[in-house]
Amino acid sequence: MKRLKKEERRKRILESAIKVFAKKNYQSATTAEIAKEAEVSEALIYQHFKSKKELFIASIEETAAFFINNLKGILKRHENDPVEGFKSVYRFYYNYLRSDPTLAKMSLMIIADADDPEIKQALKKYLDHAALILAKAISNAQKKKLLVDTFDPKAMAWLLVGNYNLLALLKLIDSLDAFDENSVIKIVEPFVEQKIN
Amino acid sequence: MKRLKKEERRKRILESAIKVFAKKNYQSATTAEIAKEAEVSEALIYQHFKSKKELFIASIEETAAFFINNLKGILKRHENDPVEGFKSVYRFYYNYLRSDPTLAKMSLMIIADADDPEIKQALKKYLDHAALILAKAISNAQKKKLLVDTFDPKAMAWLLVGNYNLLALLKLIDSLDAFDENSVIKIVEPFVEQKIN
DNA sequence: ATATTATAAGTTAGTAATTACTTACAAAGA
DNA sequence: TCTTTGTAAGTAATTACTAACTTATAATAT
Repeated sequence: MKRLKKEERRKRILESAIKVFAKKNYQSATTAEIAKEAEVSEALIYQHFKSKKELFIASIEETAAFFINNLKGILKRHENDPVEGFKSVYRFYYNYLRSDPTLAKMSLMIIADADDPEIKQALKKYLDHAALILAKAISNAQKKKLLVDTFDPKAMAWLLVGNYNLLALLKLIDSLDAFDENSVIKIVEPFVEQKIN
Repeated sequence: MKRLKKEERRKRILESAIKVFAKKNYQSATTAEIAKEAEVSEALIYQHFKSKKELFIASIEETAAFFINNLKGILKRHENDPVEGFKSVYRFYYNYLRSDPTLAKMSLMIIADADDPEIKQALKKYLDHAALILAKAISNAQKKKLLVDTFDPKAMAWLLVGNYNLLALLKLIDSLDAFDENSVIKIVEPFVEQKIN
């Protein structure tokens, strides 16, 4: 059996946990299954995470970081064409979902365990952060006259968050295939494409 | 102990089950807790539903029926002003969520257990049905020139489904209070309010 | 280089608690 | 009275977590 350094093993366990938590949900996922996925003993998990819940919270944060970083990156890359930026984020989600739905499904799973205050807090932090980044981008675009100013930035930001979530939901019920990359953009297109007067 | 006729007792147990399933999720909710909420013995549940899963599926169908019926009713009442109809559905969701979030939270909870084929099937049926009703209403509105025809009815229908879901999510993370009844409409308003050329 | 040792990384084999579901029995009311 | 509606008390299976251990590897001494 190959031995790994602490940090490297922790990372591997975390990756396996996310896979399992995304497939099942927090309650249904067992520490035994996570251990099997990570090809280690169950006991080893508890040398890296003090409880199943701590492991789940770490999984949420890992998932959040992935999406937040991508969101920031894509918007930055389209700073002088923000409408294209929003559509690009949408395309990124769409393509990510088709290639590997793990993290997007993980986002959906978190919701079901938000009755736990710590989990709810982690979820809220993630969503609020995403909405804040989007609201700032919208507000900036309006200042630069690249987007009509009839939109309320905060409301539009949440609309976009809701839309990204919707794509994950469509994937979950196998209805995403009914949209191709162009037609899926149609969901947001009429919203962001309004011409400046 | 008051005795009830079979159908009445079944209904009461179902109502209690929905409350518990909405608070926790399918896995976290225990049959013991459902029995306590319904003020009956655990064994009695099994004389009405052959398993916890069957009870959960019945809960999904009850929840779906509530929202589908309201959706149909509201759209019907605004047949000659469909844009007002869509906004009205939105307002209904908003006010329902503020007065009693049980069923909306139940909708979110179902998502987490969609790895089970039967549960996934029930969820898909519900969402597809809602999207179909909306798509028809959009299509009709376009025919009557009451809505711009640049929108793809199916895409817009899913956008609305996603939006209703978003409201439930906002409620879950205590962020719905940041919106009042008028400002929450802003989320969809720019989308449906486009003037006909 | 090689043997020795210390420690970091890992496992085995449990346990106590929880929980979906059943069986065998009780009593209300038509 | 006898059928319908209900309960008490259990059971087998599952599962998060732990205690007590083994062993690979890296550091050190020879």
